[in-house]
Amino acid sequence: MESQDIFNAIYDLVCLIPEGRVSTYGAIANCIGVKGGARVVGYAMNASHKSDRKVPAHRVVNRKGVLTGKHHFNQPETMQEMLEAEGVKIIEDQVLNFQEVFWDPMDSFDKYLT
DNA sequence: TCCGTGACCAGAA
DNA sequence: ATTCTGGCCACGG
Repeated sequence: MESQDIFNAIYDLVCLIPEGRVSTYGAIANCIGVKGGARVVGYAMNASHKSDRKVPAHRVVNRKGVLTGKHHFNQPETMQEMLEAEGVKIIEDQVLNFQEVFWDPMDSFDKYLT
């Protein structure tokens, strides 16, 4: 039961990722509090297709900016297609300007702090 | 209950 | 620079 909350928390945070932006497992895990549990975030993404909620897992990539989980989609090309459709350029499963398209959940909080 | 696996990350050789 | 190993947590059999 508690573990399900983790998935829910991850889905909620991932769902907050704006279009044209991508996030990393580590950032999400760090924001939620699952330190070192970046793998758990990825596992949650794997189960995201099971969740009724639409989770933009295609906007979640690893810290290298590589679409590691593209192979887990219904179609491996879906992830890249979706990201490109939102303005994210990808080459060889590598996100271009990853540092610029990278969106950190805590970054949003900083804006409110100002 | 125990073992193996995994859409990861960081450090070391 | 690249390659490998160890560690983290959750789930399935």
